[in-house]
Amino acid sequence: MLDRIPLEAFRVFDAACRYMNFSRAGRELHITQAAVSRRIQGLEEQLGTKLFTRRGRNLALTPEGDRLAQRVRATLDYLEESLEPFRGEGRETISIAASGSVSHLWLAKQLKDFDNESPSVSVRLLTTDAPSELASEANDLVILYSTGEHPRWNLTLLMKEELVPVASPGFIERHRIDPAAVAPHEIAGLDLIDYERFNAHWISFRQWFARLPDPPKARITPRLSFSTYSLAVDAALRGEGVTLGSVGLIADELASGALVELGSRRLETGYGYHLGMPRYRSLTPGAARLHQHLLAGI
Amino acid sequence: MLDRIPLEAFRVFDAACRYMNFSRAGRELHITQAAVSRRIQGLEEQLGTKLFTRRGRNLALTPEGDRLAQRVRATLDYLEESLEPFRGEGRETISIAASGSVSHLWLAKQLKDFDNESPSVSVRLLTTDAPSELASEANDLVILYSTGEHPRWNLTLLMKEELVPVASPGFIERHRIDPAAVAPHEIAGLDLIDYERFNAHWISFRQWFARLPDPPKARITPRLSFSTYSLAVDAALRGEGVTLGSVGLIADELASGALVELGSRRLETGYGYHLGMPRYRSLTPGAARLHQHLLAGI
DNA sequence: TTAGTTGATGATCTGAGATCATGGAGAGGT
DNA sequence: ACCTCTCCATGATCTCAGATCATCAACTAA
Repeated sequence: MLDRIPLEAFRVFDAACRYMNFSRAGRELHITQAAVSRRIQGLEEQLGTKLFTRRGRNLALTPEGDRLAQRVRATLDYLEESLEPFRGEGRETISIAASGSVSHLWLAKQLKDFDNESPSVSVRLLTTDAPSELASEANDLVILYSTGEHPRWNLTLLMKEELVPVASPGFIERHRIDPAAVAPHEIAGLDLIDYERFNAHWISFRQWFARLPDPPKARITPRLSFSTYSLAVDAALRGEGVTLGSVGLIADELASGALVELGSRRLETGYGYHLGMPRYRSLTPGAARLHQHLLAGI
Repeated sequence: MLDRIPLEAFRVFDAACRYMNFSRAGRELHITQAAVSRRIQGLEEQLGTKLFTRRGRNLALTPEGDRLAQRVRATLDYLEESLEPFRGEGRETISIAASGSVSHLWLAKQLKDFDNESPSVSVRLLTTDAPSELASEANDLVILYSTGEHPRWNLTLLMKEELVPVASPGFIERHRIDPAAVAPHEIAGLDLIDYERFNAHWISFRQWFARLPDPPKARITPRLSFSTYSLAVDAALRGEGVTLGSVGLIADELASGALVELGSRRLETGYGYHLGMPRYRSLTPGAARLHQHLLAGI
């Protein structure tokens, strides 16, 4: 049915509905009131129903007209939005979603570097721990905590997850700990800092100890627990205890000595942080550049 | 930006993308290949980017072109769909969602009557007990088991829920029951027929007895349980035991004597079946007629 | 090499859509 | 009640964005 209707008629109809005034609609569209009237009349003929009622100079939408108006408005909004990438200057906005931990501890710095390299691209970082928001296809790119497979995203490994207890030098000194030689059961007796597990696969201290070849017999009772992983890391940096370090996320802190590994047991979980690009659509130029930048930042 | 682009250009672009051939696109649209070429060229100029690459007679979409093509296709599909209500004959399809019980026991008969009165309207009845499907705004009308409030639907009470034990005359005779005088504890000792509670608010026998002023001490152990309420009613009609009758839903069966109330305790639950019309959009003419018909059928 | 098909383009055409002018219908002010 | 103003509808007429025509270049298939 649409093939027999000039699409411009919808634009005219939309303007007429917004103003409820053919003269003003015509002024917006730079055509005369008579042209608007003709267009509406033509549309009504094609559709076989009245879209407006007229009484003297008063216009009102019929119920059919009202419903169509809503959908036509939505259509034009959607199409207008589709043209955003073609706007002048080519300033492009990319959205990327990542969990709180990877956002705070790794991605924010990478984005800063990227911004310096690509000033014409805006990046919108969605920081969330909700799996559905993380993997939403509304994003141009995502960073997912995963084994590497996802039905809608092509994933490339950024960093494997390796978990190792870490503490600040100050904490280590206060507790007279030999970082290289400390045994798991000794670690279990220290002040442990845990974090919320938003994902059933996440591993916090109980799971970490359980997976050791020789798990300590004592019950694992962390003294502190934070709502986010990066808050837990912050607490460890302040010397408040031992947290589980994901080596890739705290690489800088380990390199600088602000955090020190305890013991020699790094647990590989089989998970990791993966950069995802959409499986069924192409990347915008800016998103492609960000994708490459993040891979290079490993 | 859209205001500077003739909307017909998108229709031409869409056809060109679907065929990847300007000549065939032109044949579909009843214009010449040259006209298609002009349109695409004009669109590319307006957008400031190439949408197709050309090599000899071979066309390919650029990444920008591909993305735009997907959205333009979606736009045209949506608009085409918006015109469905205006198709010839005016045969309108309404969708109404209701739970299994109200569908089978009340609504089906009402729809039959409606169909006789409004042969030009098709009704699609979605029978489901899933709350999210029931209240989905994809429906034109809904029947909800509710207290009467809903954020997205304007609800009108069809029938209050009053629950009373009922059995067939045959069952009553076989068990020498005085229907008017039978006490709750005596009812509790009969063969009870229960049903699945898909909604936490639903009341089956345990809840019914618990709400009596003098609940029987014995444990309520129904002998039969069915997956749907109407199956439970069918079993009671066959004389297999006592079920809880929602008076409004089995009005015909009570009136005809096919089911008989046991005892004098009708429990008003505070819930009821409500006819819902959308809060934020208008009804189609056919849906408005069905709405009126169902209210009249109380 | 030839034939066929497709896209691009200069020159030219054309009719859907526009304007102009006017009349009817209401609303608001006096 | 009358006048003024604004808006929509419409007959008559105009017009230019979009169409066609004709031709050329570039490729593919036989």
